Amino acid sequence: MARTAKPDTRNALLEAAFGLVRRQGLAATSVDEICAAAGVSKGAFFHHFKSKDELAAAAAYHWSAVTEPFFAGAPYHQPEDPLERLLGYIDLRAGMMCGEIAEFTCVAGTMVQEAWATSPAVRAGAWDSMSRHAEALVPDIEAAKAERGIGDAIDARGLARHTVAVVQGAFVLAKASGDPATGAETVRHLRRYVELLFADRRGTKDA
Amino acid sequence: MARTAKPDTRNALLEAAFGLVRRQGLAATSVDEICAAAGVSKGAFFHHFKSKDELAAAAAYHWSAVTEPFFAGAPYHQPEDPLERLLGYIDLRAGMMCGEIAEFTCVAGTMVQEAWATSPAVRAGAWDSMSRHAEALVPDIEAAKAERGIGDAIDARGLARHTVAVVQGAFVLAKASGDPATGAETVRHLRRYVELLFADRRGTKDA
DNA sequence: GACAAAAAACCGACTGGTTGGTATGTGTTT
DNA sequence: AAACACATACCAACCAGTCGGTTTTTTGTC
Repeated sequence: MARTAKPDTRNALLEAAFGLVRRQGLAATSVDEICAAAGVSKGAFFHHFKSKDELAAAAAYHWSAVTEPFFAGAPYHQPEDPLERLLGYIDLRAGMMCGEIAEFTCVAGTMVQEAWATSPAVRAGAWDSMSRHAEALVPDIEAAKAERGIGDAIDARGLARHTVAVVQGAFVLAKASGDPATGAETVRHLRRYVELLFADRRGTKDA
Repeated sequence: MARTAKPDTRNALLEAAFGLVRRQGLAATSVDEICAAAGVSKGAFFHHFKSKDELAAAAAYHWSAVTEPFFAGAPYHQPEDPLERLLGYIDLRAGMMCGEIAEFTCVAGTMVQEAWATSPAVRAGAWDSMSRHAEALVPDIEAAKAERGIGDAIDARGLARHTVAVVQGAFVLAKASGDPATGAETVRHLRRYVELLFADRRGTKDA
């Protein structure tokens, strides 16, 4: 074989950080904890990352690389109608909000709440992950606009970012209430918004 | 005079915590920092609070007590039309998202992201603040429903919570992007949603 | 309303444990 | 032999929380 997976330890550290940060937040998670969870020594940690902050920033950037394949491979892409695909994405997000809270929340969103002012690198990484995720929704929104003949009434990127914002807000509510259903409910409101937004303009035929 | 403000020090500590937590998060804010910002000694801190966690929980509960008068006295309550009042609230939230990020973000939302799993008291306090804030919107939503003859199509409490969720999501986006305008934009989508939601059913007279 | 006793408010030095980070060494690959 | 990928022991700084002591306020009594 040419080459096996090289950055094994590095990835293990990033993945271990994901789990711990989602449960405890960034500041409350120590380097030693991450090392223990990853099953490597502290020396390995500081061999791969100059500082805890650099690990956090790398984790923020890495987050979208981990989630991207999951969403890219999800079945909501199948429908021919782009609006259905968008609604399928929203339904997926709502459906994901069940079970253990720490298993469906966003690492980038969690970290940026703590580190936006103190760590420019983490902030940049988190925004990269979020805007990248939002950008993946833009083509379907644009296609839905085109198919329904909706002009500049809807800004595709703006709506995509709003979608991300609602999901982030849903995480906060789920954490605060202690109930994932509270988060799912708010995502269902987002679905209704999108429905109304696209139904509104073609609706003349109904009324 | 009968009695001057007694819990001066306690309040100073809570208020100092607000500022620091909004900028640095909860875990990254030390007790000494809070004491220094409040201008009191560490002895005073632990006289009023058994632990840092208790201070955080008290701050979470206190947060709604601080914000309530502000929103109660805001001019968006003036219009006779309840829907206008609701939209006025949303506009106020959007309008608030400018200037320094740390000055318009939510202490409860920030703390609960870190402490939801590790501190039940903080989680409960944050949820108390959030649901209390949401509940204040319910009467106007109910009134708007009644005035427009909308039945059970809209759950008032659900919409109120969705509003809170969008605002929380807007904070996350603002922090991540580094631009308050990103947060304001998502709140404007919420406005549009509410407009569509209530315009939908009475719209027959327009079309 | 004077005064002592008691309670509440407050101070700041101290502690034991933890933290991010370093220095040095070892085995492995190139 | 040089670079890389780790491991371990260690350190100074910092952390939440404690403790004995002082000041201020409240209270009970005459």
